[in-house]
Amino acid sequence: MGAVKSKRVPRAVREQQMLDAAVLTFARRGYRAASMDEIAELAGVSKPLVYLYLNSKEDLFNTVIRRESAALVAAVRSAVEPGAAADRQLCSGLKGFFAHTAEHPYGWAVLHQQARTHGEPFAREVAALRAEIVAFVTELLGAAAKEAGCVGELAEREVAGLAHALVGAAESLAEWANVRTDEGTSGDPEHPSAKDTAATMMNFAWMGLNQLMGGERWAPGGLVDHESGSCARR
Amino acid sequence: MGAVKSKRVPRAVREQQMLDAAVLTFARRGYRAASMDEIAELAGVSKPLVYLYLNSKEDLFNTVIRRESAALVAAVRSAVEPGAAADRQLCSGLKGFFAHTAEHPYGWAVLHQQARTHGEPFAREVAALRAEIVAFVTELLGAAAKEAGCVGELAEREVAGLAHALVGAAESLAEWANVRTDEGTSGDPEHPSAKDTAATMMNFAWMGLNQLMGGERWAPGGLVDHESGSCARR
Amino acid sequence: MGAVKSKRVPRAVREQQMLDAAVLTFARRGYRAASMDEIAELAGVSKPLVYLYLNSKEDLFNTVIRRESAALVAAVRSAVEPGAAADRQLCSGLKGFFAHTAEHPYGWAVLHQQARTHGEPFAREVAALRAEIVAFVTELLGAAAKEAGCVGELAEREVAGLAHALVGAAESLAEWANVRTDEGTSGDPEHPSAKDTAATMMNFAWMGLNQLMGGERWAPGGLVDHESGSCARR
Amino acid sequence: MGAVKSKRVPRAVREQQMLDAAVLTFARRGYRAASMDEIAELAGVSKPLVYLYLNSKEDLFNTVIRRESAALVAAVRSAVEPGAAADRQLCSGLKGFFAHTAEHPYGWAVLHQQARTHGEPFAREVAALRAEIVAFVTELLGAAAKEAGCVGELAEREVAGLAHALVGAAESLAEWANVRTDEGTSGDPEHPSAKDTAATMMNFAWMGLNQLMGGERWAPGGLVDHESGSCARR
DNA sequence: AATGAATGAGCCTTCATTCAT
DNA sequence: AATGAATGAAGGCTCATTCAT
Repeated sequence: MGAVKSKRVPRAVREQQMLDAAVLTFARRGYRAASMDEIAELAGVSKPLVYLYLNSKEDLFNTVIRRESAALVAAVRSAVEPGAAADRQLCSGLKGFFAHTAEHPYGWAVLHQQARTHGEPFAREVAALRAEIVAFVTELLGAAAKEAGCVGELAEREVAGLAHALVGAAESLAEWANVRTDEGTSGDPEHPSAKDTAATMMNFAWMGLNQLMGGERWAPGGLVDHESGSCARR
Repeated sequence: MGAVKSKRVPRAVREQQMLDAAVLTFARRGYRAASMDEIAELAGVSKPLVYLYLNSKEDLFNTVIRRESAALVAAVRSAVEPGAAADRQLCSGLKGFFAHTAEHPYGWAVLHQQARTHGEPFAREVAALRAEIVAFVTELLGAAAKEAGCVGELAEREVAGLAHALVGAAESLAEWANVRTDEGTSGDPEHPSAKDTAATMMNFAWMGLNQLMGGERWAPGGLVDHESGSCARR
Repeated sequence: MGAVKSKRVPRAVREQQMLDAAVLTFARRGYRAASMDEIAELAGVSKPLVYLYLNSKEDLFNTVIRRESAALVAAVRSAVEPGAAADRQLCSGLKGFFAHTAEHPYGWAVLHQQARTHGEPFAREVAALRAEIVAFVTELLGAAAKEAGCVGELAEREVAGLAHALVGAAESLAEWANVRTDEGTSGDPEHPSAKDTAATMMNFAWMGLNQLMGGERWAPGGLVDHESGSCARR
Repeated sequence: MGAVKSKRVPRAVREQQMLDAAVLTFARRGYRAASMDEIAELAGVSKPLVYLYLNSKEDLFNTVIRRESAALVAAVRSAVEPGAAADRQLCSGLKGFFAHTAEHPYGWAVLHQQARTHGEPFAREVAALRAEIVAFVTELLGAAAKEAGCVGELAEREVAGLAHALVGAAESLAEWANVRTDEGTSGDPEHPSAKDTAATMMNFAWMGLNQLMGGERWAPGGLVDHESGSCARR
């Protein structure tokens, strides 16, 4: 039913077919509800073969998570220009992120929705991925602060909080953009492209960060100059 | 094992005990992996009683979702002062949100992580909750734009995108704050309080929004004045 | 839901209400599928009361069987005139049988369909009922043979077989007549009345019996005179 | 415990073993009381295999009913000689029926006792079987009437009633013969053979029918000539 | 006379996993 | 390289039955 039956396929290829089937099935059903039967059928092979190659359901899920994690990280990393200014790096990273999640919705669903919700072994794997991305963002924010000549006003905890907020906002937008995309016509030129979504994120986040680095803080009733402008605004 | 065994309890009370046990179990294991046996044991009753009162696993999960949704919405709604300025409303709403999610981490986990990942019947319920919150935020942003004298510069889609980003950021921070809390000593006075987290969010988001309303946009290389300053900055 | 709730009813009455509910439920669902919950609800009482009065599901079913058996036997017995000719007795007995089964379809369903199909304890009870009726019929056939001056030509086994055939035919017609009745309008004057059905049975059976007693037998190719006409034909 | 354990059996064979076990179990316990565990054990396999091959208890029961129905119909059909006289056809059909039910008592019990008593899905299946047989008999009676030169005196309803009576009588005799058989020694040469039972039926029914076709009817007090002998008696 | 609260036991069904070829 | 045959274990759900009032 799934793939066309082609016998005698080399192992490496078969494994990828199985992983593809697994990604789709895990995304659609969730880890527990996905059955090895369904995955095997979708991959066009018998169940014992899945076990021969991937050992167990748990191993299979882990392999899936790792493959999708690696692909996402690679996409983001390859999108940024190493030497550029921090804001450009952030923007191009976001663009890469949105583009990849839009192109691999099932992989993203597995990472974002399924892997976190099914107990320790998997959650850790995805937490590591997220931590890596958050660290990357935190680094960029630090670099940006330095570029802007801002010295030490942003406490580490504050930076970490901002990075988490930024990543959460990006995740939320990724989902929103995908849903919007699904609704429109497939070739809809109106749907928010990765570039547009990245721009929205930058508009939302960067300018506020900029001001934060300038020492301004929000307070009920208006802005306050938290610390005298020891931090040059760009 | 769970609660102290107290025999012959009126139905209304037992039902709440069961729902409490269910929240905890669903949060820990996920919908599929949670067994009715475990829930019943945790509630200190036999399984048939759970079925007698809550009908089925699906009904139980739905009831849990609705109870937790209602509690969250009530917490947020009761936190905002209806007549106040938009930024104050947003801030107090966030504070209510962070406080509630911190106090009810399992309920929040069920809503945020589990309900969305387990098929149509539940996902819709939570999608409705999220839509309600996003709508609330969108409304606040619109009001803020009006207050700021900003007329029409922010396209509807842009506002919606911002609202989604904001909600996503808040969700991410809620999780982050909770984890931080869990790790520290239980009574840790250092852990980010709801007030602190709300302040972080406001700092991250509000100032950027403010500038957006002022017509400024981020662009590679620096800020640009997208439209001549037709929108007074506060 | 079932009966109107009337509290404080004397035991004898309540028991009959329960038995009525049980007859209906057992007929509709079968012994195993009928739940004590449904019976109790239909009787308008709580389950413990059913247990208090009728002890157990098995006892309840037995009580039902005995009540319905007794009613059927009484109906048949009271329909025949003790002193009449054998054929008249048989005819009026059949009339009583068809009339009673038509008036008490649920009771008849329990006896005919349910009680026989659910293991030893109940099957025996109904077998006894059937044996009683078969014995009654056998007796009538014997009397008829004697009346007809037929002496000993009908072997006992043959008579017993005929009685069984006759009873089976009557049961089958009872069902058929009831179904026919259900289909027609409730007051349908066309549907086969008990009298008509009894007549059909008599036409079907009696005349053949008559000839049997006359010594004739069926054989491929035509009738044969099994024994020289030592048995006067009426 | 049931069959001798023989591992690795092809599916088609296993399925028949399972169906055999199911027939026996359903006949002994009834549909509801029969457990899949018992059936599986009797078939010498594990429960999951039963589900793998037969899908569900309901499907299993349906498959059983259809297999046994088909076998019974085939036995009866193959017993009659198509071109023969109506009475010979009826007699040989009955012989086939009694022989088959005697050889397959459990199959017959499932059809006759269990399937009719367990709700719509199954009852319909068996009702169809019975209707087929009744139709066959009705046809034979009609043919016999024509052969006998009887024109139209037997109303359709009357014929249908007679056919039902005949089938009911046959069913009753089948059960009676089986019980008798069970009680006697297994190889008892005295127990009523299918041939004998068929003869009893023919004696019981055919001669009466013959007279009915001759226009005679039973009436209290004696026979009457319902219509002047327009119908030649054989 | 009557009931709300509660449970032990069992059944249908499914699933991850292995064996033998 | 690949599969048809088979199962131990567990989970959702229901039911007859009892306890305490």
